[in-house]
Amino acid sequence: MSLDDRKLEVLRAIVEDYVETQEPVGSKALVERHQLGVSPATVRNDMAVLEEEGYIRQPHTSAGRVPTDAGYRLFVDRLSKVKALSPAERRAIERFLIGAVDLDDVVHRTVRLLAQLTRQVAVVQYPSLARSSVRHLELVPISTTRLMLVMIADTGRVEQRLVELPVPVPADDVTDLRRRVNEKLAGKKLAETPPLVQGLVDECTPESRATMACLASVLLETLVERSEERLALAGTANLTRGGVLDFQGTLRPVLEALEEEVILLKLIGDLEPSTTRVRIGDENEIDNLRSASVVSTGYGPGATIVGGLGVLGPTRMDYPGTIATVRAVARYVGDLLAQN
Amino acid sequence: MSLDDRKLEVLRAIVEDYVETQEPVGSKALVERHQLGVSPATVRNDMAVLEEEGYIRQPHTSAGRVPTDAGYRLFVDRLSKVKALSPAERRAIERFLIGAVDLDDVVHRTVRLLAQLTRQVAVVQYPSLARSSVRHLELVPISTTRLMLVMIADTGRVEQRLVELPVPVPADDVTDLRRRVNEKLAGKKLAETPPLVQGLVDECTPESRATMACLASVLLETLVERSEERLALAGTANLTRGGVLDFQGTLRPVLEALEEEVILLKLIGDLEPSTTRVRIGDENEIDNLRSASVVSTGYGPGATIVGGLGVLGPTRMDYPGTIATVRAVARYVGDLLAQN
DNA sequence: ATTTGGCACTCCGGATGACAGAGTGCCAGT
DNA sequence: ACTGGCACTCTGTCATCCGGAGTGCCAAAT
Repeated sequence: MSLDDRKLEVLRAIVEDYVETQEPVGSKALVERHQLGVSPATVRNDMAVLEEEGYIRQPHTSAGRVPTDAGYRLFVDRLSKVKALSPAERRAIERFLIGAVDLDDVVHRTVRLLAQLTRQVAVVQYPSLARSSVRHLELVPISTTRLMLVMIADTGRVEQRLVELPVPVPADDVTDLRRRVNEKLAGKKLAETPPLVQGLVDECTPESRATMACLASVLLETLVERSEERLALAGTANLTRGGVLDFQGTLRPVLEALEEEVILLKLIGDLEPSTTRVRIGDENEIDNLRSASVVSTGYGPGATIVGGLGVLGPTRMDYPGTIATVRAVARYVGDLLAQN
Repeated sequence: MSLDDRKLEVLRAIVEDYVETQEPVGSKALVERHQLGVSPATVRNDMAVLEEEGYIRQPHTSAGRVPTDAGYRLFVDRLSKVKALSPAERRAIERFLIGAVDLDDVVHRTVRLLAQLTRQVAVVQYPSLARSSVRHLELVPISTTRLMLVMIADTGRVEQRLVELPVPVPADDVTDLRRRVNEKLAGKKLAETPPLVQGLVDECTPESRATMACLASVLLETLVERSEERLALAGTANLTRGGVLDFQGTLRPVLEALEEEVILLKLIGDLEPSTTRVRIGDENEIDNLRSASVVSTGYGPGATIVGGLGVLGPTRMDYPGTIATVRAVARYVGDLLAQN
C-alpha cells in the first residue's frame, strides 16, 4: 500500500501539530485543527497505515501519534517548502553582522545570531585552513633563538606558532628567511604546500639548513598536520527549552557531545554538497545525539565554501524555519567575507 | 550564644556528609558516621542552635539539616584545611600540560584539565591584554590600501586587526611605519600606550599624517578600548551530575550565565588579592548564579598575575578539594608561561 | 472500495488515602 | 550539661480509583 495524497497530508499535519504543541496528536484534534474534509475515523485508518510504514508511532497504546525519525525525514524531503524569512529577520541579520571588525568578531556574532534566531544550539566553524591560501608569512624575532611564526590566510585566519631555533640567527638572516618563505608559499593553497616546504629545505645553503629545517617542521605542523579547525558554539541554554522532554530525560549526553570539537566538526564540517544538510535523530552517527537533529550548511565568499555552520536541536524542531534561517545566515556571512 | 568547638564539629560533619550524600543529614546518622562521643539528642540541641544562627536549615519540618550558604562560608573559612593533591593528580596535571605548542593550546588544555579534575565547569581567562606588554607590532600589507596589524604581546597573545587606509601606501612606507610604531611602543605596558600613540601622530610629517592617524585609531582600539578579554569554557556537562537536584530545578539560568563572557569575566577576572577566592551561592552578584559557587584564582609567571581561572559548581561542592585543585592548576600554568 | 458512526477497550495522569520511616522538639531524669 | 524516651510531623511510596483521550474494529452507508 503506497501513500496517497491524503495520508501525506495527515503526516504533515501531525508533524506540524506535534512540533508546535509537543504533545502526541490524536485523530479528533487533527480534523478540528486542519481542514482535512474527512472524519476522525478515516484519519485513524490513515494513521494506522502511516504507523505500519514507520512514519509515526504511539508512545503508548491509546495515546496520540508522534512522528518517527523517518516521519520527519519524509516531511523534510517532500512535504515542506522552505519558509521565506520575514523582513524583520533579515533586518536582524544585517544589523547583527555589520560592524564586525575581525574574523573572530564575525564568527562570534554569527554564532550568537544563529542561536538567537533559531532558538537552538548554534555552531560555526572558522574558515577551514585546508580551504585557505597563504596570504603572508611573517617571522618575528623574539630572541636570537626564538621566532614567532605568524601565518595570515586569505580567509582572514591568523595562526601563530613559536619556533625554537637550534642556533642563534641574526636579524638580517630572518629578513632573508622571511623573503624566501613568502616567495615560495604566498598565494598557495595550504593543501599544496608540503612539497614546497620540502623544497625550501633542499634549496638551502648548508649553513642555514638546520635553521630552515626547524622552521619547515613548524610550518608543516601549522599548515597541515595540526591544521587546527576552530569553531564557536552558542545557545546551549536553548537546550533546556521545552523542559527535559526532548532528549529523553537528560541533557547529559548532548552536552558531552557538544564539548568535543571533533564531533562538532563532523556535524557541520561535512561540506561535500553545496546544499543544506539535515540529519535527523538516528541519522546522526554520534550515539549521544541520537535524539537530536542537526541542520548544517557551508558558507564562503561567492560560490566557494570555506567553512560550515549549523544548528542542533531536538528532533522535534521547526525544520522549514530552521533551514531557512541557517541558509540565510550562511549567505550573509559569505557576502561579508567576500567584502574582505 | 557563641559556637563552641563541638557545635563547629557538628557543622563540619553536616557539611561533609551532605556534600557526599546529597541528602539532608539527621542527628542519628551523624553520630554513627562520625565519632562525636555524644548522643543524638545532644547533637539535636546543637543543631537547633546552628539553625538559629543561620548556618543550617531544614528543607521541611522533620527532615534532616542542610547547610546554608552561611554554613558553607563558615566551613570554608574556619573548618577546612586545603587538601593536598594526590600524586596521581599531580601527574595528571603535568602530563596534560606538557606538549602545549601555543597559547591557545595551553588555555584549552588547562580548561579541560580543570573541568576533568574538579568534575565541574571550568573557566580560564586568556592572559589579559591590560596586564601585558607589547612585544612586537607587525604591519602586513594586504593590498595598497589595506594593512593587517598584528600585535604580539609578551604573554603570548596575538591580536590582529584590519586597517583600511585612506590613501594607498607603498611598501617602503609600511616598513617605515612599522619601525616607528615599534620604536615607540615595543616593550611598553598596554595601559601606558595611549599617550604614546597620540605622540606618534603628532610627530608625523604632514603627508603621512592621515595614514598614521588611521593606524593610530585602530591601534588604540586594539590595545585598549576593545581590549578584548578572551576565555575558554569546558565541562558544562558536569552540571548534570547529581541530577537536576542542585540548581533548584533548571540548569537554564546557569547555562544562560555561562554564555555571557562578561559575566564569566566578572567571576574569575577579579584578581585583586593574589589568593584564592570562593564565592558561595548568594554571595555571587549574578542572580542566575545564586545557587552556584565559584572558586577562582589568578595565574601568571612567577608572582605576577596575568589572568584568572576557576571553576563553577553547585554550592554543595567539595570545597577543600576544589580549592586545592584550582590552586595547583594555576601554579602549573604560571610555571608554564614563565618558560616562554 | 472507501468512508463513516458507534462502541468497547486501553492506558495515562492526577487525586486520594494509608503507611512506614526518618527526624525533630521537648521534657524529665541523671 | 547530657541523655533517653516519647509524641508529633512530614516525606516518599505504594496501591487504588477514576475521568479523559484516543484507539481499533466492525457494520452500515455512500
